Amino acid sequence: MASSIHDLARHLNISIGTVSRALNGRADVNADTRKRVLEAARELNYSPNQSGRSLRQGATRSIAFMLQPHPGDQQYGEPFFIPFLTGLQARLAEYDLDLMVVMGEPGQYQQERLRRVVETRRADAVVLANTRREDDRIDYLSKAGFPFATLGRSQSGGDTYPSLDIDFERAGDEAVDRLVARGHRRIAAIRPSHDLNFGYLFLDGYRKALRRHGIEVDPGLIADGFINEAGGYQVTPRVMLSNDRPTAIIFNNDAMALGGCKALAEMGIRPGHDIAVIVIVDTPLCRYFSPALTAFRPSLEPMGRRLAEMLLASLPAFAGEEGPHIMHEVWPLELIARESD
Amino acid sequence: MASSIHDLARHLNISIGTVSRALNGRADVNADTRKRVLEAARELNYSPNQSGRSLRQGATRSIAFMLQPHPGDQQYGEPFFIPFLTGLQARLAEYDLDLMVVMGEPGQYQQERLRRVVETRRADAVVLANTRREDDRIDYLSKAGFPFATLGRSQSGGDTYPSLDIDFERAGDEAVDRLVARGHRRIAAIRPSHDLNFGYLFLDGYRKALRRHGIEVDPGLIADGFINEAGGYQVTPRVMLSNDRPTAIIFNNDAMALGGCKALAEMGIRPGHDIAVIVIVDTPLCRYFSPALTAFRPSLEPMGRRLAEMLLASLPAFAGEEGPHIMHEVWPLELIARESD
DNA sequence: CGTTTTTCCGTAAACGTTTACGACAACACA
DNA sequence: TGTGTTGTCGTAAACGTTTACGGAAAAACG
Repeated sequence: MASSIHDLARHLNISIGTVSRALNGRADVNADTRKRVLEAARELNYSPNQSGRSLRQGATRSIAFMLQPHPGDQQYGEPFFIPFLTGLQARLAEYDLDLMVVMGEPGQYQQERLRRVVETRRADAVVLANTRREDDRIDYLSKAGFPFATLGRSQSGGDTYPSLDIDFERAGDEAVDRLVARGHRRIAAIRPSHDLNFGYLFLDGYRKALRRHGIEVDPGLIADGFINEAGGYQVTPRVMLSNDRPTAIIFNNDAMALGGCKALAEMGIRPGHDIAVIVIVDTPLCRYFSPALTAFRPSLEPMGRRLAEMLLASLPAFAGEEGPHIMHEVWPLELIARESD
Repeated sequence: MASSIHDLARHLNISIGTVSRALNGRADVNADTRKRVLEAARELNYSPNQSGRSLRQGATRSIAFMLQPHPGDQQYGEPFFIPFLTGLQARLAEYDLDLMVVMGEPGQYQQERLRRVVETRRADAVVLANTRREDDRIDYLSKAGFPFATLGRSQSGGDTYPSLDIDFERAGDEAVDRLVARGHRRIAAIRPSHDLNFGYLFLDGYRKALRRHGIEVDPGLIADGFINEAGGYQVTPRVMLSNDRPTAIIFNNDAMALGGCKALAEMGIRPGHDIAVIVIVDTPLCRYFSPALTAFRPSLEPMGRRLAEMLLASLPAFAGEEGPHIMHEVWPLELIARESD
């Protein structure tokens, strides 16, 4: 079962060097011997031992995906990440690369896990998610010169790594556009705290659209909260306290929207009737909620595949003929109109 | 940055053997030299190279989690697996083990991915999910003598591997119990096809409970379908065609229940009013659906941790003092009573 | 003081690959 | 025939560890 390159060599009475070259498609091996080697490999059920390969080549052929949980989040952004992970894994598999998933507790612990991966060279590169505006993981990786790519932008690290993000700014902008077109002028925005970068991007788009429509930005209509249901539940009433109540709310997270709707229900306010609700980013939860929530949806699986490509293109060892180059892409979201706005 | 054991040895002017023994806590090394080695290791920022270690020890210190998608399922059982994966990963991390996630396309392809992991020795053991009644992955792994554990039981492979499962039989039983207590006698059961083992277990419990209550099992009230929303949508009407319509339906999957409810809605039948609906297994979707679906909920994160423990205990290399032993556990579900029954 | 035991360390092999280098034969060419 | 070229292969080192083995010095013992 555990046949090595030595077994093949002994079996064929040739040297291990020739066997290796034959298997790796090198030019300097006779066509006939190559055929014999490949036959023997099939016969003896040979597969190269990855540990031996990794050691010699200095590359593990595996990529680590680091999932940093939001503070207070038990669910790791579920179900946002599964389709992304699916796409990422699919593309990596095409390059014969494995995917390592590293989670870890919220906060500091993730840094330790990251260091471990980097220092013990358990992976050739790292994919980061849940990027913060200032992200110490990015600082660490840039400083260490370890290859990585991010799902989400950050202000850390400069232009040294590939990144792929959703266009939260445009989604915030379009959400306001849509609401204004439907007659709303008092539009609230609820977003996550904790320096998550997309919260800033969303708010930029929100503000820009308001100004374009000549609507003054009212700080009393903007609130930050924990990025989970409890956070939405807790923070939504704050925005409704204004004596000039908003007629619409844009939630920058699905879980927060769910919690917010619960709070609204307790206040006797019905989304879709008494108030308009739009969610950025859509998940299956939005669809099955009652009323079904109008939401902006990203293409997560293609994004996963794309980020894998971008990361690979930035790795000298995997890139095509052209040298390594850093790319940044921002993908649009699609509006899924439902009942809540 | 990439300091090796040789660097330490050179720096301290001792041999690499001694350095290695010092780092690994061997007894035959002077207390003073050990201290000097550990200091130098910190100073030179040394971490052992995992590839070197793997090669020498014949163990990669990583476990592969194989997620076999259901046929026609784009979502990999989302969001069922995230909490399980979280628990699994957490416990493995405590043992300094990495988690590799392998997905692959539905069907045959998964076998290839599995062979690759096993033959190239990319992982020390494998965790299987979505077990079939007859599971060729289990057959393959047993025959190959490769260590593994499963989430879910199977008829394949005998008693040679640890397994952890939810008590679907009891959940089916209790669901019937609850419905009968509420006056129902015509109770339908909708479960996934494709040989998924839990569908059989569920039906066993369903039948047992019916018989206990003196209710004849009506084959016209049992239907199999694809394990997704479309499957539930397609198959539910079949059960409603009976001239003696059921007054309750137990769905053996959340997505199928969602699709089933859509079909019911189109027939003008309201869950929670005109018909009782119970779901096995609960996901967040059940909670936010309208009406909120009564469902049985497993403890997925603790289950992930537990299965990691069971797997590790069966591995000679990681077990405590006692030898390897195979365990099987079946965990109960908790009924979450909501509005649909 | 001689012998045995203990303590500590260095040497070298091994894990399974890949690859730089050189050797040798066959062949081509002048 | 001598020289250069090409094709094919073997040798051996290297990647970074761990560990069996033996040896030297120190300690213990008679």
